[in-house]
Amino acid sequence: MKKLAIPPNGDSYHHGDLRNALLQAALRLVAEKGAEGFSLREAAREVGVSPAAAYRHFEDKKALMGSLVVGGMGQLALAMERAVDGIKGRAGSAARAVAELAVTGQAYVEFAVRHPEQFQVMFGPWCDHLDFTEVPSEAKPRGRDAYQILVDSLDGLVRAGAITPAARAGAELPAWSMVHGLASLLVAKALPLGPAERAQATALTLRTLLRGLGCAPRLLGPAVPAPDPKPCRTVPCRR
Amino acid sequence: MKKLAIPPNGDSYHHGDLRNALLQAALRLVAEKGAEGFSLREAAREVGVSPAAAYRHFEDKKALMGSLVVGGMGQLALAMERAVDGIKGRAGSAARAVAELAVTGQAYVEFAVRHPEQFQVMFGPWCDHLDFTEVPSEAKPRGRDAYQILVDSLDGLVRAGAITPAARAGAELPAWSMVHGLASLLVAKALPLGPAERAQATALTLRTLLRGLGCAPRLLGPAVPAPDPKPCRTVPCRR
DNA sequence: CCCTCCATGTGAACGGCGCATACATTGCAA
DNA sequence: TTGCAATGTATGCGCCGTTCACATGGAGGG
Repeated sequence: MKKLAIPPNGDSYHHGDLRNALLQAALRLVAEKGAEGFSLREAAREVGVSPAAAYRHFEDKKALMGSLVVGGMGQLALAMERAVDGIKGRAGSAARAVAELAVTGQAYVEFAVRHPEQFQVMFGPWCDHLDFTEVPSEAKPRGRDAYQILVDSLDGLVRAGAITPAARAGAELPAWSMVHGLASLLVAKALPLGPAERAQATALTLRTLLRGLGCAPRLLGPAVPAPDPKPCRTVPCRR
Repeated sequence: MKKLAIPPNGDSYHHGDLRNALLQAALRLVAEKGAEGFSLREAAREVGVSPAAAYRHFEDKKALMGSLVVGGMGQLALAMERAVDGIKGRAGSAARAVAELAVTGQAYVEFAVRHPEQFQVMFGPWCDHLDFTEVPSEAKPRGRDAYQILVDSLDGLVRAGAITPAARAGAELPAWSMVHGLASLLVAKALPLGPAERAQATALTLRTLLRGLGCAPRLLGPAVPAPDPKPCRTVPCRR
């Protein structure tokens, strides 16, 4: 099976592209019913193949989920990259560098909210023991990964003079934490915000981050109004 | 069963405190083998009871996990409260208010790292459709919940003059996001940091947050060195 | 052109799981 | 004392992940 005239062969004994078909079905099922409810057997059923066939392409269920993680990471990076591509503004300018970090963060949050189950899989227990260095080369997405995009954005801020090299040191940590935290809380429904409030929250959060990195206030744009006063949904307490 | 002479009765037909025994066993099993690997039957086995007995105390497995979430939230709040209690410094002073936010955040991160599986359960898919307002009153932990502690800390910053009321507006969002994000990334092993680096990362992150809220630099204490230069573990990329 | 090999599929089976139902035991209260 | 509600047991259903022996059929060597 080097080449196939009709790769997803409909009715032959051999499927032709079962691995990808399973991944696609898994992606859809996870999105529909969550990672907990997903079953390998159902994915196989969906593809029209016996449950055992999956084991010709994945060592076990964990391996399939791992592939989902890798794929999701690629999609996330792609979304961020596209957001960067959409920016107007002279390359190298401080305003552009600030916008780059902002839209990158927005894309991160937006991706999480639009694909919550996938996002949970990507950072859930399935990737705990996942060694990305062992991912086969052809399965890896092309281009910069999400982390690299963040690193480049921060470097861009320094190059454009928006923040100092001293503030840059280790800035990946608060930056990534902030954006990932907001995304996680939204996905976990710990912050029950509607779309408009969510945009405000993201803007406010990124603004706080940039200010925390020492970015000049005039680069931050207009002040962001705080979303509604009751975004709590953590813990119950008696009385 | 209002009162029992020997509540965890060892050999009688009726257990006496099965609900709590199951929760305790579940907590241990989840901590040991992760939320994915946890099974109600195993918890029942552990307690020495038939699998169906659990259904006298929990509507289904999801309900049991929900109780675990509530319990975890209580423990988290307790850890934060204890951290606040351990602070020296005159109440109402700006330094004290800053320290309060800092130790609170550290406690949050520390809790997540020390109880990673429980933390994942607390903010994972199990609590997606969990309505905290319906938690029975006696199951709720006492005292302030985690979110309230954060709110109070931020209010304390304003009262002590460490940040302005304008900066305070909506500050829960970046604050909670940042701390929760760092905790999540550490738990997901997306940031492979050792204990020392972790402390540095937490300090650096909280420092950035406070600076982002407009806190005067002299209140932030000494500059925090950035942890090692390679804290990435997000996404693989080809070449 | 045929034949063989082996990647890829099937079918049946195992033990474990969540959950429902019917039955057993027991403490409490009338 | 007796009856009942609370609580635990026994059993069974269907689904799950995983394994293993076997079937199929396309590719490449003779």
